[in-house]
Amino acid sequence: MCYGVKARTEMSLRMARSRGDAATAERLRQLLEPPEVFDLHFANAFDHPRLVLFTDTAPREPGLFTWGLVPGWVKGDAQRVELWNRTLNARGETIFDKPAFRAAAKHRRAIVYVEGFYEHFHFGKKAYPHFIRLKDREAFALAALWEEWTDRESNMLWRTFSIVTTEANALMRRIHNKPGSEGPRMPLILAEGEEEQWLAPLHSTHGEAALKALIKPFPEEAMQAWSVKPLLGKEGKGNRAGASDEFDYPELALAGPLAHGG
DNA sequence: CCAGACGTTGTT
DNA sequence: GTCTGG
DNA sequence: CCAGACGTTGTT
DNA sequence: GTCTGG
Repeated sequence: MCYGVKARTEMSLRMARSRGDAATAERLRQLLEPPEVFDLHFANAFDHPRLVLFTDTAPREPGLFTWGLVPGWVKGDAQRVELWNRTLNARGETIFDKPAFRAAAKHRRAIVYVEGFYEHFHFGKKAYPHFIRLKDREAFALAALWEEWTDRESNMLWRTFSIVTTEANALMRRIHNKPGSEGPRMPLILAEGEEEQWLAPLHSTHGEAALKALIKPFPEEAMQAWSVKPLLGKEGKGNRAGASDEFDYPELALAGPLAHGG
């Protein structure tokens, strides 16, 4: 789930200014110089982009983290490579139980602002990429977990993260309809009022229960989706401006309406 | 007890 | 580090 | 989507 | 050829 996200430098800077202050935004701008963030970041076994995260330990100090969480108990670099393809996402239902995520779920939560994300709609044996966003918010927060891990051999520090997922709502079930796949998922989208709750220390709230209450599908009526050009391959639009531009596939008219207001 | 896993999703 | 499976 | 397996018995 | 794993 979450084939890719749109998280542009410009939008990250804007969120840094709104959450933090001018100095924080300036530090972030220097971190991102030259701007290296485009319209689409892939999340798959071959691609581990760095994105801007706001963490619980420094909610006003955004940092760059690599997608694919590396737990603290990882023994060496080979194990890191083996594991992090499989920790791009964390199932919200089990983050407090799984050895890979438990510590992060308790003490290292974060949010990442995106303008939307990408999924494939399957119709007539073909896959049609779609862009999904919120109708009335230019950028919104996805719930994440983060870790820091140091490779003892190279002394290299890895700051990594995983995007939390939850059950898909009706819109996401219609889009993310890969035949044979079971239990469709969507990223955990936080409403504006939920962002600080997700970042708050456990002891300051009603503990795990308060966090678990946030782990639920986002209301579908607040979301919209449209089809976009192929993201990969010869005609691929990935990691370039315009990846999220609407592109109409005539044959999809037969599939019926997919999205609200898309 | 020790060895081995530790995880999720999907189409270049 | 901690849990699971053999 | 592509790459690679595609099988069985059985324990130092 | 078809299924599985990545």
